[in-house]
Amino acid sequence: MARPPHARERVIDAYEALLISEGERAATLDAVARAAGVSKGGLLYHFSSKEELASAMLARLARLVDEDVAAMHVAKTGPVEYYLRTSVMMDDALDRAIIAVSRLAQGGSQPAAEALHGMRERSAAEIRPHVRDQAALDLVLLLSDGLFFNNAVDSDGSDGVVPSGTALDELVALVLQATRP
Amino acid sequence: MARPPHARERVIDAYEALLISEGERAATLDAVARAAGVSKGGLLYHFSSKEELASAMLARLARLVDEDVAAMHVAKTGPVEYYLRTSVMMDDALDRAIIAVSRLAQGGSQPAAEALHGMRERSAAEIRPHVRDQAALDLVLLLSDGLFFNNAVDSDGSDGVVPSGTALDELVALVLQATRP
DNA sequence: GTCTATATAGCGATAGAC
DNA sequence: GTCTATCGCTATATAGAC
Repeated sequence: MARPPHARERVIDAYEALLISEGERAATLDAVARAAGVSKGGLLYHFSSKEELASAMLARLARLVDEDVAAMHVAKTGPVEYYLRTSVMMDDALDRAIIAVSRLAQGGSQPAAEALHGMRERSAAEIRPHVRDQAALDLVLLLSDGLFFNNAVDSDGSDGVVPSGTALDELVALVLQATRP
Repeated sequence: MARPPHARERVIDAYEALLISEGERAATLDAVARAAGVSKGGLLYHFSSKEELASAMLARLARLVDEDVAAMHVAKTGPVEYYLRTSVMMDDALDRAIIAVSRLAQGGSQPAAEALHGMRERSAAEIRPHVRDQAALDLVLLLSDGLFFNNAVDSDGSDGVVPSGTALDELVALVLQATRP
């Protein structure tokens, strides 16, 4: 575990990148192997089925969520602002994992849908004490989902629909004001 | 156009239903034909390729969006409340079309992603005059996206993450209060 | 207009050499 | 631990009968 052995991580990286940029349909074993610089046989030595590769992606997400919840817990700005701001950082490792897994979920993977659901529960538990009521909690969570959804759909190109810079600052201020206990 | 000619609409219905309930991967020509009660050959008489079937789905969405924008324009409750409330009505024809197309978009279809983007632009234009500023507009649009995203991921089963009843009333009230000009 | 039968290609997975 | 070769299945699409 300490020293990441070999090409395993590179394969997951390639899988993740393909899911994000080309969609679930295009993330075939062939394509993933090519992108990772190994043969299909080589890939299937590390992950003996496509399902196992997907499981590894889910495990990566779980690990990053653990780290993020810990960071959210000690964030100077408070969990709400932390949560919203990190929801728009497309190149963060966690955000990439979330988008990749959401592609798997929309592709029909039940375990992926459950992983997303569980992640949401944990964030909710962290945020609940810092907002006014249930409606405020719903607002924060749904807003974050909307941010991710747009990141996921845009991803390849197109002009940012997602607010950034000053627009994001104002949005965060508005939400904080509307949900503060 | 007046009298829906034949099995064409039934095929699109089946395609839409499969996209929603089973995901893009499962919506094969075989499965769609079976669900629509025609043979694969029969399906391919009406839509000479899978891409054409997807185009028909996009055309249906475009038609429903036209109707919805018109309805939003004359809604008694105002466009903001109308927009938010219709974002959670899973069995509305428009919502079903949006979810189906979002599955295509996340499956990697560029035209589907563009259709979603265009739809968003039209809603934004309708809502903009009824909210305080850009941050308020972003809030309403992203919240609606979050609602749809959750509807799309849940769809099959699981307990509603999406607020309804009193919870939805309170959420709408909170947003209206926070965004009013 | 709808069917059956078939061609073609791509995917996931296995076998076995190195 | 990684490769090449290949099998079996499924998916899209075509051809032609009815």
